Amino acid sequence: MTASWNAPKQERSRRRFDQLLESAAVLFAKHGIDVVSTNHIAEHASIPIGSLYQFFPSKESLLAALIDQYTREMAGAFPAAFDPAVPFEIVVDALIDALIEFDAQHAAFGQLLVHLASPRYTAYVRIMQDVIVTYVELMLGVYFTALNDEQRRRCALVGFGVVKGLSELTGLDRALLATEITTVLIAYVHAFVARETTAGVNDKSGKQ
Amino acid sequence: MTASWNAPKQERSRRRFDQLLESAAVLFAKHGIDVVSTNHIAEHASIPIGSLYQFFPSKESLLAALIDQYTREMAGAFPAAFDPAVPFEIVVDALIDALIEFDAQHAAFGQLLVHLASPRYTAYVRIMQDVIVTYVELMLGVYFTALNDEQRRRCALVGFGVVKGLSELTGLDRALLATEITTVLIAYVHAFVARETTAGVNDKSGKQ
DNA sequence: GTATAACATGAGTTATTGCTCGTGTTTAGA
DNA sequence: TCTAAACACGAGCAATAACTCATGTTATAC
Repeated sequence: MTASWNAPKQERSRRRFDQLLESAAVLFAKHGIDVVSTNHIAEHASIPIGSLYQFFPSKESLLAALIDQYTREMAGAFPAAFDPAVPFEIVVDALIDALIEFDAQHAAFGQLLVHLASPRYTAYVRIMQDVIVTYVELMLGVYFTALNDEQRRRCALVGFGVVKGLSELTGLDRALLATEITTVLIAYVHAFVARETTAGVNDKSGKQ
Repeated sequence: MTASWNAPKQERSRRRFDQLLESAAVLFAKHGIDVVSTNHIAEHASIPIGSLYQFFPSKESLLAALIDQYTREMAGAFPAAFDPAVPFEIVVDALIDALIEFDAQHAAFGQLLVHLASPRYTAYVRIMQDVIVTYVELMLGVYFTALNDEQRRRCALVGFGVVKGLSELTGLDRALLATEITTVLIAYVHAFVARETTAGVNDKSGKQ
């Protein structure tokens, strides 16, 4: 877990650094993390293997750097503020759209999340999960003030699991998928709040 | 995808065959499929590497055999008949329990499902997904007669995705997890039926 | 009893992996 | 202009991967 990289200190090398991360992302997405070798990554980026190890002292450190990049860029990718006046359904829709867009812009995003379940890399990928879950917790706090911290966390975590599970489905049209994800989330959150607050008290979502 | 194995023809070798599959399952579950080598599997089973290749001409064929074993054992693991008189909620609960039990009895079940998203193995693991989805389709047909084939398939697939996504969650108590899975599924199916049938016509689940 | 197919065994082959290291080139600061 | 740090480069190394094969040993059929 202590796998840090050597950040480039010149403009020239910063570009090569980014290029390596981009190539890694593309190859990880296409073939899976374990299958892609550092030699492949270097070759895909047209950068000699020695230079790769200049920046990334190990394959793990490359993974860590990629995840670091993704988590930093996540901050700007999601809607920043929640207006309780906007219906909950709309906010959920916006969040799903933002996630889909982020996934499109970040080749390895989906493949990295898959590795939450692969023992070697859980610890690294977990960071991305935490960023998303924390964000959703915050959102739930705005709309469902009756939930306590533990309840918000549990609900957010389950929501994350739902999105992850459905995103990885094959054999379902992408457009239809977004609709179904929204349906599941909305239905679940309402069911959850109703169950946990024994009457949906302080439910500001518009639906009772 | 054409990776078949050499089934043993004597009792003695049948035990060694099963032993190899069991060792593979345990190691796959613990470390991930890509990371575990055929040499490791043979050593864990205390069977020389040459004998492993007697039965399994490739690592892929071993995976195929393991999945074949799992899919065959799945048939007996799930409740066989659906009585429309039994409430839908109860049936869902029973199915989730059966899945949890099956997972406990089959070390690599969860890890295999994870590899639905890993390009190299999708085709193999997909077989297990199909068995489960087809089963759920059948179940939905009993309770929601207003749904057509495509709708049943879509609903079943999403249900599968939900269960898979939530099963892979870390950081949530196993007992709580089962409750949340049930909540999500029930809430979703009702929302889905209401949306697709424009009024929940022929909804025999007890809830409108 | 004997022939044949099925199985058992593990040292060894070839390819690939993550990674090193010696040597040469740029860059930035004084 | 000079110097030290940062970077560029790629042949090559040790470890490990998947897999083979020559040489035995058991079981089964007649």
